[in-house]
Amino acid sequence: MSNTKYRGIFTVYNTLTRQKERFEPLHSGHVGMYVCGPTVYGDPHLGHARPAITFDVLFRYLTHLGYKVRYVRNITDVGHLENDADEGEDKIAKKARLEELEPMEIAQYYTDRYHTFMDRLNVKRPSIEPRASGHIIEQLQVVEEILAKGYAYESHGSVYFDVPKYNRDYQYGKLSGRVLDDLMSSTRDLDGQEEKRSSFDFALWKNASPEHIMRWPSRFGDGFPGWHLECTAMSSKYLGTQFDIHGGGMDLMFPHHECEIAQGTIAKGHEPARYWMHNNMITINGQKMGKSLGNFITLEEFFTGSHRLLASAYSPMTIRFFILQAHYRSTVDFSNEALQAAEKGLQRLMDARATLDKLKTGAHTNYDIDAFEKSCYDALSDDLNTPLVIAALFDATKAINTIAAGQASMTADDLVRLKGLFERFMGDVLGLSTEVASTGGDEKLGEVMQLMLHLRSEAKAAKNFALSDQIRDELSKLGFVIKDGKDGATWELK
RNA sequence: GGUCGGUUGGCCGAGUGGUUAGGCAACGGUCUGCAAAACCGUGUACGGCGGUUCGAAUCCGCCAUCGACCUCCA
Repeated sequence: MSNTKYRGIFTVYNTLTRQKERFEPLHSGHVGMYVCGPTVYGDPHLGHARPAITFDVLFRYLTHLGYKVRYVRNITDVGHLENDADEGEDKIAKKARLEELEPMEIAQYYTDRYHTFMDRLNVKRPSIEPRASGHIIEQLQVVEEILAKGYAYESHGSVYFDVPKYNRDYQYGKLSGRVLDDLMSSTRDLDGQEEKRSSFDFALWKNASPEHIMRWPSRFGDGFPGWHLECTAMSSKYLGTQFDIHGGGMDLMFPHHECEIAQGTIAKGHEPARYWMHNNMITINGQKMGKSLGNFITLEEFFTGSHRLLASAYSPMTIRFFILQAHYRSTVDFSNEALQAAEKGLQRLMDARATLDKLKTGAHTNYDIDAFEKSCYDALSDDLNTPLVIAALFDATKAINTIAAGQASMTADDLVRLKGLFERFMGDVLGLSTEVASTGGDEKLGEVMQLMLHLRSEAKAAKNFALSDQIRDELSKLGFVIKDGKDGATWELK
């Protein structure tokens, strides 16, 4: 189901202009969207979850609004320069040598891992997921285009983008608010940059040293593409030289996206994206997550609870919900306390969704369904304000529970609408799916549970509370939660 | 050092020039054999100091503080 009625009011914060703007696609009814994907040299971690979920919701919402969306998210598998204390070394190549595997084997393994964990977070796969290694030819074409326009130069088998020249004719740094002259005067010189005319020039093509095992032939010699180039080559190939939305983490704003703008402007004649959207970072106990800080938590560790900072395991949906409870442009801090609160809140929402199916209808409705619908659309259309949508869902939850408690009522028609809205916003757009088939699922299990509840209620009727409590407690040990209500007990499997 | 962004009640986290965010936790009550769940009620928060205004937590200035980026990073 889609709703084109709300298309016109969708606003997004555009990093380029530093303000919210009404979203209007380049081609009516169609949206092209590019998001920087993972570098597949390590296990997916919390940092991967934030942009994936943020732009997943954007993808879902635009689709819901009735746009035909082409969502492109790349896989970086050619390795990028690693700037450790010593010489630059290709990340993937380094890992490969350590584990004595073919580089592509590493890339494939971590790509699969990425997919597995994103699937568990209920992140939809993009429309196209291009690999950098599969687009070497396209990247070399971009190099040629930039060389032909005179904004790049060859040096020792590498090709560099001429940033000072670009800055004279255009404006380098407009996205991140940097001024090249300021940067020049305040940045230290790095070693090994004598090949470059300016320290701010960046590689379009990098010469591969003999020990560098990820390499491709080119007219400049064997080498590999520079670390900003794939996005320019692949976005223009699949979305056109200008497209609607470019997304990614805030940390990519400079220099990565700045370089993309420069490359696109020269090679393709104009800036690549009209709206730039950046998600903020995550912190752990108020501290930036980083390998050196010892608070680097992979998604697998989260799902299994196998990290010393975690008091317990947290389900994929808890993490998704937790991330969506904060606005994407705010930092979000992970702590056990906050995660446990999110876990309970999500449970309340899930319970309400299940209750919706058991609700008895009445002659009139005490609630304003239209207002609920409107607040959901208003929230999402205001730069994807997922916390407000969730607040609206909690308001609806209260209504559902009040009706279930027999203190308010709802007509059959309104109930159908409310169910539809719940599914639409909680399920389709926010992507909060039910993790465990609770009361549904196994038919035989349901029958057995009905039998257990029946025996318990007979014990209660006979005032044999020892037995009824024993049934409840034993079931509880097995993970079944028994809830006594006005019309008898219900159960859930946690 | 430069650029940018935060600082909201016990915790998380929206928002806004004057009217309830929401969740979690806490407390009181209803229901219950008990408990859980659910429902009802309670908290009057916006870093500090000035300024603008009839009125600011919301706008402006200064200060404090935290963080991000500037170097691989989502």
